[in-house]
Amino acid sequence: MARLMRGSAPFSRVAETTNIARVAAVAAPVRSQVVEMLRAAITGGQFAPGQRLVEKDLCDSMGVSRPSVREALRQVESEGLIVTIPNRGPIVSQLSVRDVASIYEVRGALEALAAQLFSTNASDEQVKDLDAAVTQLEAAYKTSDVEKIVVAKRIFYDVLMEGRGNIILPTLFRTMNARVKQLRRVSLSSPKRATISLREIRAVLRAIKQRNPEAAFKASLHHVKEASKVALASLRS
Amino acid sequence: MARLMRGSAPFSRVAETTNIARVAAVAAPVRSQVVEMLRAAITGGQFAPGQRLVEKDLCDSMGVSRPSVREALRQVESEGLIVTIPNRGPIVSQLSVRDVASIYEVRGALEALAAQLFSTNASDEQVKDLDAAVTQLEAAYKTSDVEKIVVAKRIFYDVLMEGRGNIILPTLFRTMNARVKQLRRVSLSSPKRATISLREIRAVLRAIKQRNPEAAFKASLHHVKEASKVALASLRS
DNA sequence: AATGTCAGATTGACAGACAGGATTATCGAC
DNA sequence: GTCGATAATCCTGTCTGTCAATCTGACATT
Repeated sequence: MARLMRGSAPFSRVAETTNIARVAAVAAPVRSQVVEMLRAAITGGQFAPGQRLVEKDLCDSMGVSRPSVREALRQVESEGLIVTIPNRGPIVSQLSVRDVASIYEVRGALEALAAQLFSTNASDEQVKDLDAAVTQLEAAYKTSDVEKIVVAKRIFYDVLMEGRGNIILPTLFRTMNARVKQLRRVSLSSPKRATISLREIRAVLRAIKQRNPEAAFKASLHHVKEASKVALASLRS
Repeated sequence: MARLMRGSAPFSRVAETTNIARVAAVAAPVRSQVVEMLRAAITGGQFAPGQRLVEKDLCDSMGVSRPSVREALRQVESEGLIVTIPNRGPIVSQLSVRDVASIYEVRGALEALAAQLFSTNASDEQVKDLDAAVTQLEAAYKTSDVEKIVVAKRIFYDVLMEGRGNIILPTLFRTMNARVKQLRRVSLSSPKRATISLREIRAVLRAIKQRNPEAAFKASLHHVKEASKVALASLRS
C-alpha cells in the first residue's frame, strides 16, 4: 500500500510562490486520506470481511501515526464498514444475509425518495443530465466492463441525488452503497441482469421526464428490489 | 460538567474479587462516554448551534486526554451533530431551514418504511407493545410535560423500529432524530399540535393492527410531514 | 482608513509509554 | 497423550508531551 504524503513538509519551503497549488494539495488532512484508503481497501476487497485490522500494521503500511489511524477508524466504524470488538480492535464488517436485506430496504426507500424529489424539483437541465447518464450507462453495459458499469452507475446516482432537492440524501445513500459494494460487483457482472436492470432504470427516467413523482417513486423502488433479489441470491449460493 | 470516571484506576486493586461488577462498570470505554456526553450536551441544548468546541476545554471539563476527545469528536462529526472547520476545529451544527427539511424528508421515508415492515413482520406481541406505547404516549400528552412526552415518544419509536424487521433502521433513525432534537422539543410543546399528532399516530397504529402495510406507510409518512411543517414553521419565526 | 505585521491560541500530527484484556503457547499433572 | 493451568505475547485503550502549521485578532504603520 502506498504511503501517504505528509502534506506540510514538502511544500513549506516554497510556500510563497506556490501558495494556491499548495492550498489545494494540502487540503486533505492525513486522517481523511486514511479514511479514504480504508474505505477503498474495504469496498475494493483488499481487506476481506472478518479480517482484523491491526492498528500498528495500518500505521506501518500507510506511514502515519496511531492517533491518525484511530481517528480514521472511528469514522469508518460509524459508516458501518468495520466493527470494533472491545479490547480486540476493528474487523472488517461481515454482512449477514439479513444485513444485506436491511441495507437494500433502506437504500430502496432512499432511492425512491430521491427519484420522487428529482421528478418534482429538478430543472430541465438536470433531467437532461440524467438522460445523458442513462445513455452512458447503456453504453457501459454493452462493453460488459464491470469497472465502466460501476462508474456509469455512480454518475447516474450522483445526478439523481443532487437534483436540487435533499441535502443529506447523497451522503446517506453513498454510505449505504459503500456497505454493499463488494456484492454489487458480483450482481452487476451477470449479463442477464444487465438488460433487465437497464430497462428498470429507463422506467425511472421515463417517469421523471413525465414529471410523475409517484411513478418515479415506484419505478425506483422496483429497481432496487430487483437488484436486492439478485444480490441476496448470489449471497446465498 | 461532571468528570468522567477513569475506568481502570479505582478498580485495579480489587480486580480478582469484583470481576463481574467491574466489567460492567468499565465496559464503556472513555471515548464512548465522551461521545454520549457530547451528544447529550448538543441535543440537550447545553452547547448552542454555532458554538465552537475547543478540544482543550472539553478535555478539562471531562477530565480526559485529547486523543480520546478527538476520537469522540470524529464520531460525533460523522453523525452530523458537529461540523469541523479545517484548522479551526469543530462547531455545533447549525441547521438551516433546508437542512431541517431534508432531514425530515429522510426521516419520513425511514419511518414509513419502518411502519410498513412492522405491519407485515411484527409478532402479535409486538403489536400489543406498540399499542401500549401509544396509550402511554396519550397519557404523557395529557400531562403536557415535555420531558414525559419525549420519553414516551422514544419508546413508541423504539418498539416500531425493533419490529423484527430491518436491523440498520433503528440506528439510522436515531441519528436522524438526534439532529433535530432541539427542534422537536419546541414543536412538541404546542398543545394544539398534540391532539393532532396523537390522532396521526393512532392512524398508524390502526393500520398496523389491520396488518395493512400500505396504509401504515401512508399514515406514517403523513405524520412526519405534518411534524415537519410545524418544525419548519417554528424555525422560521 | 486600509493595510501589514506579529503574537497568541488551537488544530493537526507525531512519538513514546504503560496498564490491562485477550489469545496463544507452554508446561505439568493425571 | 490429553487436559487444565500458568506464563508469554500481542494489541488495544489511554495518557503525556512535543512540534509545526494555521488562523485570529490586536496593534502598528502608512
